[in-house]
Amino acid sequence: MSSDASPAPAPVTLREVAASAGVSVATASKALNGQGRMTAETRERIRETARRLGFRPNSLAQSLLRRRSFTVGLLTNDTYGRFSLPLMSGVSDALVDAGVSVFLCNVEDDTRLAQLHVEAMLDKRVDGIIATGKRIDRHLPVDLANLRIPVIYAFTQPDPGAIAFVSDDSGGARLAVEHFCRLGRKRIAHVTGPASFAVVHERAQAYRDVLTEKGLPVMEPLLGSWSEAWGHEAVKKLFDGQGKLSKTGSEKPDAVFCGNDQIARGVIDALRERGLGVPDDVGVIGFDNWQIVAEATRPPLTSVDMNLAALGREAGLTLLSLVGGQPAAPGIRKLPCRLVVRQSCGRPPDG
Amino acid sequence: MSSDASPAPAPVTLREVAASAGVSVATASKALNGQGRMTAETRERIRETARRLGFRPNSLAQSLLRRRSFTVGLLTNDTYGRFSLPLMSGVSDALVDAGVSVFLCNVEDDTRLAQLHVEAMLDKRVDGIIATGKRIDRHLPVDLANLRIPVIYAFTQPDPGAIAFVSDDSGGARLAVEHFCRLGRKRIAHVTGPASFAVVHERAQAYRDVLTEKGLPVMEPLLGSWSEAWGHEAVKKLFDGQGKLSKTGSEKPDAVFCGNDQIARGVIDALRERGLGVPDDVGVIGFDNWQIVAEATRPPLTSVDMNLAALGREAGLTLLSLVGGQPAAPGIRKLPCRLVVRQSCGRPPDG
DNA sequence: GCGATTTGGGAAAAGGTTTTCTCAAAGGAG
DNA sequence: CTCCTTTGAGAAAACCTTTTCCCAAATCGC
Repeated sequence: MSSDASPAPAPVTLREVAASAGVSVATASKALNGQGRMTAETRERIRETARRLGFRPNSLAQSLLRRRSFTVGLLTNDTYGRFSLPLMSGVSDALVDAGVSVFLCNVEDDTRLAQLHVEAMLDKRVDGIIATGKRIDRHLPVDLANLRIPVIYAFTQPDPGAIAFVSDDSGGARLAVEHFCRLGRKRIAHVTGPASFAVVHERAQAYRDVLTEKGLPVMEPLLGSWSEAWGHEAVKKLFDGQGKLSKTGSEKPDAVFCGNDQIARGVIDALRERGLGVPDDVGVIGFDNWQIVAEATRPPLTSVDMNLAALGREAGLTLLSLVGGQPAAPGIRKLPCRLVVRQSCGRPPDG
Repeated sequence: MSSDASPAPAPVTLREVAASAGVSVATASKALNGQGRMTAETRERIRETARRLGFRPNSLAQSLLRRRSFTVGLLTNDTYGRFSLPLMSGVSDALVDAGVSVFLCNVEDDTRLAQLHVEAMLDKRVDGIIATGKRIDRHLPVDLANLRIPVIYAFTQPDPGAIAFVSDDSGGARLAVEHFCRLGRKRIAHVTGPASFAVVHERAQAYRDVLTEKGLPVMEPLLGSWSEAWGHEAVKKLFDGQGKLSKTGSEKPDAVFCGNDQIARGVIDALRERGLGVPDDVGVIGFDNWQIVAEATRPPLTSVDMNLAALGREAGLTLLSLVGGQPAAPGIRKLPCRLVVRQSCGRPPDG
């Protein structure tokens, strides 16, 4: 802790810099911004003075004049934050270097609260808004169309004609299932969340597609909830019932692709409880790559990562270019997922 | 989605309102703010005009004049966000009704980044800063002393002479251990995190104090890591070794107070694996009340909640009153925890 | 009916910066 | 030595709102 005990350094204005350097504020401004014409000597003298006085321009004054506040709003309804947080920090990281700060607006599912936040942001003249949520297929509880400032949607349902970034869930699912195929797994099951989620269907379709392409048997995806408990229960259904596949003996799955990491955790625990080894007997892959869960699972869980931080960065940068006047085509951009391989899926045959 | 397709409503200024109402801007301003003297009729006419035009004052201009931006900065290094998020939303909720917006600044443990954020906030004339972290006993990587604006510390190590809010970990631990006592548990163990954390010692001391007060045997707390794996291992130590207590037969613990919910989860799983019933044979209480873990545990985990959202609200309100010029005594304020009773600790004898 | 007070409302400064104009001095061409 | 161009720097407007001060008209007291 450096405690020079300087009590309260008064903010120094451009006027004071100018006075101290013996020039007008106009000249001082131009000197510091590299504008206008003056002797190199004058310019340097002013700069030195500013440095000495610790001058920092007042952003409010600048913003007022430039009609640009170097500020954006981040709207989210993901209270728990599992998805929002990496996304938020991606946005923030992308913007901080451009000198842009981020207003955090947690709106829950409360329309009044959301309206309040949006109005506060508009009053504060944010340059743009990023809307983000906990589900790709649900709107935030507020209308952001026709807002006179650019809006980017990230990991939430966009308005028609808007620009949105979402994860490529279909691609993510392919990653997982194809990985199982490469490892030589033949009977791959899919245990996932409730039918009310769009991603459930998207991933299930990708699952079916890959298996069909590879000529492997397709088992009907098991829909349930996003919980460990459902993972347990699903194992019962998969391994207790009469085999879903027609062949002899080996009718039970040798791999389970799960809709999220909690389900996967439940599946792995349930498998262990009935004496099945993971990954030797059954491989398991999760979704979300929720690190703290994936790493606590034994064995550590291979999982599909949606790259939410990258998604946030992309959204931030796009908003920035929109604010800067660059045009951008509306539409939904899907960003690729990546597979984080740990130990629950088995090793490739070749090592 | 209401799409009135109004293309881009231009922001309307006070000047336009005044012109439209046939008065000067001075009068218009006074009419809208309830200042000055004028006929009720004039005032109402101006207000009506403002309403009709959808006038909203430009915050930047107001801030410039009032030297108050109605904006605060929230600094955090809790990337993962388990602790930060409830805290952040508490802060935000407390402030949004006062029209104050919150800049989110994720600084990781990067001094450069932190400096960058702090300077951006100062340039933007935030009214104050709330510093928060993932550990009570560690500083953020930046010096916030002598900043000319008020700073409040919440759930992070404060500078000397500052105002800070932290959870009362000692009280939280008492809550848990006393609850066990009330339930008639006699041999209560404590499994917790690494010695490098201040809270580990604080809670352990409270644990010892309560047991001593009640005349129950004190077992030396088991320090390890904050992980499920350590919970497993600790059960081995507690239940395999020769009894730590001198009495006959019943030397094994009948209750385990855990330093966090992940440890508790590991403990419960390990107990089940060795055929011990929770809560019948052994009661378990966790710490943090990390809902998603506590509820996924079987049986659902009783846990100490640090009330972080309330802590955030308190911090936000205090900062507000500081900004408003109210004096406040420096020092660390400990806010009480609460025990969230689920099913892992057993029921009171009286039902 | 005249001076003193109240009333209703406007002019202008302030807040801090940027940018456009303007202008005097200096330099160059002839 | 005069005219034109360049150079260096300042004055002022603009951004939008709030607040202080001021003034004219109306009201009041007598």
